Amino acid sequence: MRRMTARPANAHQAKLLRLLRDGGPNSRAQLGDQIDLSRSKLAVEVDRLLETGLVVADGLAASRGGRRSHNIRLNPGLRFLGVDIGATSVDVAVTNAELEILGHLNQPMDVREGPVAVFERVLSMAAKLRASGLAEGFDGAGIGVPGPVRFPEGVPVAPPIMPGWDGFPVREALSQELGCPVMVDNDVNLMAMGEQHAGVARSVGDFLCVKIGTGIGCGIVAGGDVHRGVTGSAGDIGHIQAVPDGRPCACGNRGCLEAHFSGAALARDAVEAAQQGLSEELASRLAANGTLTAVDVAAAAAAGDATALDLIREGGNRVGQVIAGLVSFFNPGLVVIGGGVTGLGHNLLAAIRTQVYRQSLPLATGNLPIVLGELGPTAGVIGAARLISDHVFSPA
Amino acid sequence: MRRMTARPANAHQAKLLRLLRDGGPNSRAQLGDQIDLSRSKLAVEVDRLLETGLVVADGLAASRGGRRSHNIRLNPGLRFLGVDIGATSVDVAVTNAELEILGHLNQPMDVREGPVAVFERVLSMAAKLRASGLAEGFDGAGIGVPGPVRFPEGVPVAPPIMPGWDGFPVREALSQELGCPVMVDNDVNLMAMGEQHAGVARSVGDFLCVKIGTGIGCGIVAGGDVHRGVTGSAGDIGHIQAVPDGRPCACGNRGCLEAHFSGAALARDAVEAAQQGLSEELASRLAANGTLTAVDVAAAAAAGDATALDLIREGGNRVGQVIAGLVSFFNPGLVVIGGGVTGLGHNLLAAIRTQVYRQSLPLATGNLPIVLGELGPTAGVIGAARLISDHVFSPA
DNA sequence: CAACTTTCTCCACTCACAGGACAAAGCCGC
DNA sequence: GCGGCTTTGTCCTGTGAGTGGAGAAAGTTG
Repeated sequence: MRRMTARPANAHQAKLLRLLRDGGPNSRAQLGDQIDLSRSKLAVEVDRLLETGLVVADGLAASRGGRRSHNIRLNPGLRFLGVDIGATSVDVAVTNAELEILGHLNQPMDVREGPVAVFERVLSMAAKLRASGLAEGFDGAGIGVPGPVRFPEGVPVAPPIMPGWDGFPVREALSQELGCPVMVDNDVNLMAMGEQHAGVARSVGDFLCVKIGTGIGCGIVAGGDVHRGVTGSAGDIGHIQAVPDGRPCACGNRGCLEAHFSGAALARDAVEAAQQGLSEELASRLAANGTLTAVDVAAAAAAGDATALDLIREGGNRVGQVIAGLVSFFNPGLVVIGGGVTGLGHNLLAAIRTQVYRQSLPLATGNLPIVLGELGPTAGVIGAARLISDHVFSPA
Repeated sequence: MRRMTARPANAHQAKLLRLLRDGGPNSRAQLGDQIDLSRSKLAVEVDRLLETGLVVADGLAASRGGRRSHNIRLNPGLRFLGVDIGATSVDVAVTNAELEILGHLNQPMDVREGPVAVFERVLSMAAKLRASGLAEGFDGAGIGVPGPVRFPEGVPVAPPIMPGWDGFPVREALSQELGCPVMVDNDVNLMAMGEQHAGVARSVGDFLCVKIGTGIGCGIVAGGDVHRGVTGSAGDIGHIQAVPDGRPCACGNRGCLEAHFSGAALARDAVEAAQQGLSEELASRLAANGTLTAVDVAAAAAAGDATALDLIREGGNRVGQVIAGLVSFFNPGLVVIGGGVTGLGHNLLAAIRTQVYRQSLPLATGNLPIVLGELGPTAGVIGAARLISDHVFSPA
């Protein structure tokens, strides 16, 4: 089970690996165009990478008018495990070295069951993926958890919605179990990395990635790198005050953004509205399922229900107001909206855009796209794979 | 007048120059301890720097139990010009290569006079400093302006309080006039760099520097570097909504932070209070001067005036509330408060602290100092000198 | 004055890297 | 099918960066 994956010996090799990861198979000549090295030096480093087995040469490419080139690609046998632990479900995916998803499992789960129970589940899901022939072993695993993480150690710290996880050595424990390198990060940061790698944020160096699910968080990418803050809690915008003297929040304060709009808050408001007889559409759905979720609200809105539309619009206004402040402060080049409530789609986006464009400075909003994430539920696991591949593809 | 200052030839030389700038004179041996180079290579690079004249060897240091070392120091004749253009005044200072202020002038001035008039003034102030024997010429100049700057080009963009400056080629124009390299940045960013270099933020990699003067801005340092945003407007927090449906702001919106608390807003509120007969202290000062400023409010508060104290406290609450949001979002390791209103001192700080510690997450505030800037009015010019020295002390 | 420290210089050796020459392997036109 | 031409990849040599050790220079201490 334990695999001793080789690591690049120097920065050149690391850069070559990342070029191959992000650009796919390439010839030596093409690689030479993308890296600041002479062809001779490049050939030496490629040969060394071939020796380690991290990359392989498979066959000849079609001619482009001259001698045919040898295709160099990352070892197609490399496998990364991407794990995205949410508040109410967990995603586990296997990718190849180019971070393409080969297999993906999703299970409902309550993070409050605690780390031991959750990881038992995660490991069995990983085992199932392995058993289906997708992987013999893993060369690295990235883990996302819904709370702040002391990043260098890979340990959750004081996570509000994850009692029992505080200080649990996630990185160390999983590294033991899986027999491979493991990196841990906040789930929102991973979503941002996912969209940066393969989604709407490709080639954007400074952007915000707002994830609205059970709670609300924001991934911050500055200068191409994730900003995690000094204690790993950067981007925790759920408890910014959105409404003075507003609704009480689980954190003890009042008027927190998360108390006014999030998957949980939206469901609560929808149930209230249904019970007050404000919406037949919502009431009938409540009667049918015994409960309501953001999906029900989205469906009701799509069916033209005015109350559902109001809920979405008001929530979007709240979030938009907070994002407007963050845009003024951070001046990003892009804002990505993702998470469970993206099903609310265009109505939500319109409300957010209205607020941001109205309240932030023209200079900051002049050329600022505000868009939905492109990867949906796979953003987290792709980001997780990206996180660990960045680690594995760096000099030991 | 034109001086062709040499530039370091490589990254090693640049690092050596910065070590000498930040750590003062040093022997070759001491430098060797701080840089990752063998002594032989180090000696080569130091010799080359000596040849260029950027550094000089002056005399022998006291023995530490063996052969006495040669003191290596930055050329004591190097001179940087630091310029901090505020809304209502301008600071010009001359520093040596170690960024120590050798001379400092301050003049009241209205930035709305436009770039031509302002730079005429700045150049005459610089000439006066030169004439007093502090400098023969300048090896670089850093300029701070109270608005967003397209940093690579050194051009102000869409500055709200600086009509006439939009697109003015500050960097190019001043570089021509002064005959030396020039860098331009937002004044708040320079204040942050000043406090980072020589003030309370030494050795802090992630911090916020809130400047409350005529307006309100925030310098953002992430990973040791200033974050300027994609259009150079990052940190422009004056127009974040602090009060829903609050006071009308010059920007067209309502409830902006700046409309509720800033040097200008505080003066306005104090005049109102005096006219309404709420405070005899303020009324008498108003009668005496015909107007009130933040200094009057500070004095009144110091004299025990309840109304003045209330104004400060309420303003601090507003600012604190916004900062609380930024702290949750950015998770800094330090918050510095500076600018013209720092005269309000402890009362202001106490109000800000209360809000931040109450509203932000414990994890983000647990070990978060919120302090006044240490450098006062010199932070800007020191930051300006630091900016240009970083540029001059980097490979050409 | 001998023994020990610290600082600085000199020299030989290694290694990274560039760049050109050249071979291999394809295309195309005649 | 046979030269030109193009592209790809390899080989070889020269250059300069950098290390590490030997040793000289210049101190202190007993």
